[in-house]
Order: sequence, then C-alpha cells, then structure tokens
Amino acid sequence: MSEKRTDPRILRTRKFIMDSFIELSSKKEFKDITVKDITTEAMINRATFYYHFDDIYDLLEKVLSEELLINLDCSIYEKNKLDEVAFTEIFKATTNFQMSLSNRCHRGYEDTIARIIRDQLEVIFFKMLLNHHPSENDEALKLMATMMSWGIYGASVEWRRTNEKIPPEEFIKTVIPYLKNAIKS
Amino acid sequence: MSEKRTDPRILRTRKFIMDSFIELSSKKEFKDITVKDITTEAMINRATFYYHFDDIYDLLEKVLSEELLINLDCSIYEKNKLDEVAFTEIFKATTNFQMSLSNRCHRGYEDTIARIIRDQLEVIFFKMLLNHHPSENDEALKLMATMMSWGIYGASVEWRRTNEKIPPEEFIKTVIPYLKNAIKS
DNA sequence: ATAAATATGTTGGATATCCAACATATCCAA
DNA sequence: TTGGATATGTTGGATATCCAACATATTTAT
Repeated sequence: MSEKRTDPRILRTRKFIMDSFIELSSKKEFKDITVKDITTEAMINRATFYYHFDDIYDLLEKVLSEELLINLDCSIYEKNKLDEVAFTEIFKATTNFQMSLSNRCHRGYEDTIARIIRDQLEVIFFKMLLNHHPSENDEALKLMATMMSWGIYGASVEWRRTNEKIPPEEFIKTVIPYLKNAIKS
Repeated sequence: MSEKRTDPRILRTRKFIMDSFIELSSKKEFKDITVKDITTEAMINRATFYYHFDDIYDLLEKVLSEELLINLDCSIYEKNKLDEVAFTEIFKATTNFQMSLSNRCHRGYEDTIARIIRDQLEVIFFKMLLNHHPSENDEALKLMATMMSWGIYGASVEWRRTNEKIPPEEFIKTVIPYLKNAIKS
C-alpha cells in the first residue's frame, strides 16, 4: 500500500552509523563512545549524525530496537496470535538478544538497555492483545502489556542468572499455562 | 604547498567505485562488467559514476595507474635519481603489478592494460630524465622515456614468460649497466 | 533484417551530506 | 574555584549525490 521509496543515501548512512556504533561498542564502553568517534569510524560528518539521530541515546535505542526485532520471527507478526508458540518465540528472542548483547558489552548502561527491551516487548504485546480483545478498553490492555513485558524480561534475567543451563523454551514452558489463563476473555 | 582539501564524499565514492570494480574483476571478465554492475555493487547511483569517471575505460585506467604507483616505492620519487636502484625498483614494481593483475584476470583487455602500464612508466622515466639532463631538449628525453618504458615492459613480459623462475632483481641486473650507459651525458 | 531489450552517457531539479562557525555543556588539571 | 580543553547540538550556505527522463548505441532473439 504505502509504497514510499527512501533515498539510498539515507539507508547507507544510517547503516554506516549503526554498524560503526556496534563496532565501537565491542571495543569500549558505551559511556566512553563519543559522537565524534562514531562519525569518524563511519566516515561521515558529525552534523550528518544529527540529521539521522537526536543524540547518542537515540542511536542506542534504535540499534537495540532493530536488533531485537530482527531476532523476532516475522511469522509471529503475521498470524498475530498470542498462543504458546508466540510466548515461546518472544522469550527466545529476548534471551537471544541478551546473549548477543553480553558479548558486545555495553557496560555502564544496562538499565537503559533493559528499559528499551521492555518498551519493545510492551509494544508487541499491546498489539497482540488488541488483536485478541478488540472490545476491551485500551487502558487495561496497555497495563496488561506493561506487566507482561516486565514479566518476560524478568524471566530472561532470571534465566541468565542460572548461567543459561536450560534452553529458553524449556525454561519458560512451565509458566505458559498461567500466561494463557491470564489473557483469557 | 598546494593544500586543497577534497570533499570526503568524493574520496569515499571514488573508493567505493574502484573497490567494487576490483571486486567484480575477480569474478568476471572486464568485457562483461557494466557500469550498472559497478554502481550496484558500490551502492551508488549510475549518474554519480559519470560524475567521477568519463567511462569504464577511464575507470580502468585510473585503477591500474593508482595501483602501479602504490607498488612504486615513494623513496624513488624523493631522490629522483635514475641509478641502478631506481631501475631495479621500477622493474620490480612492474613485475609485482603484473602478477597481481594476473590473479585478478582482466581477460580480454590485456593490450589496453599494457598500454596503460607503459604510459605510466613513460611519465616516470620522463620526469627522472628531465631531472638528470635539464639542458637537453624535451623531445629527445620524451622519446628516450618512451623507449625505456617499452623496454622495461618488454622485459617484464619476458620475465613472466620464463614462469618467474628468477627473482626480478636478478633478471634485470645484467642489462642495468647498458641502461646506465644509455643515459650518460 | 527487424524488433525488443539492454547498456551508455547526459541533463535539471530535488535532496543528503559537508563544512565552518557558533553557543553550551561537561570534564579535568592547576 | 577557575580556566582550558573537549563534547554536544544547531545553523546556513556550498556541494555531491540521487532520480527520472531522454536520446543513442549495442546486444540479443526471432
């Protein structure tokens, strides 16, 4: 439907910036990365950075969001059904994402990262709940989505605390019946 | 002296184009490479290609020239003296260049490549001869440079024909005394 | 031989990027 | 604390790149 071509310069530059940021993140902590570092690595002008992103936090947010979304199988969105498969996939995506993050060590910024992940999860859950209960009022669904995002994120933290001994799908399996009950009409 | 900053966009795009061309050259013959191929690989617009180069032959010429120059040790230019060291280095650069070329197989365009190499060598020799014999008339020096470029190039072809059994510096060693005699005042 | 398809160059207007300069903000050593 | 250095954002004008459209070649298939 809404077919809007985006200028290839924009895609290119955005990618350069994001890739440079990811590259730098593997070398030093987030707090030591400056906008100048990024633009130098990306071979672009500093002003151009601000053409694409508000600031370095905005960049971080977008990098993390996009990467989390990549982890999420698109098929979930297609059917838009909040069943056990969807729960499992979302949890797996979250743990996957956390594992890839820990390799790249954005040290000193964990809480912000956590917030971004939860925000993303909340958006996903809200969309799906909306699909499940079209007649329910938005406030209730919104709060439900919030709680589910915190819950899933908390579970992934707990999973990581156990040193990833159990596969994510096993780990989350036991509580899925409760989740399913929770969203029953 | 003449310090003129060149726009980083130009350096970047030129490099993308040249690198893409080199990359493509390793995959298919020169005659099968189109401008579209190059610009697609380089992620730039086709019109932008023509902003930097007249056509694909101009690109080839510039890629080869720059690469030949990279092979030539800058120290030769610094002293600008046409002694046995210079002859040896220039010959080594030529053979090096030919070897790297044969790996990338610009098949179907060998004669043009040969011409480009000779042109480059001629320029170098002319500069050096001019330095050696400032009073001599340019026509004579120009012709001398032409003959030396053909000679050196021919020697490198001959060297290649012997399957590179002898190191280039050994190969050229025996004729250097004659070359030195030839340019005596 | 003819037509259709693809490649080559060129152009004018739109837009992304560059640059230098500026005002603030933050950091860190004297 | 103070001052110098460095980082952050912002702006206006200059320039490189994009794009669509065009006219010609060149290639390919029938």
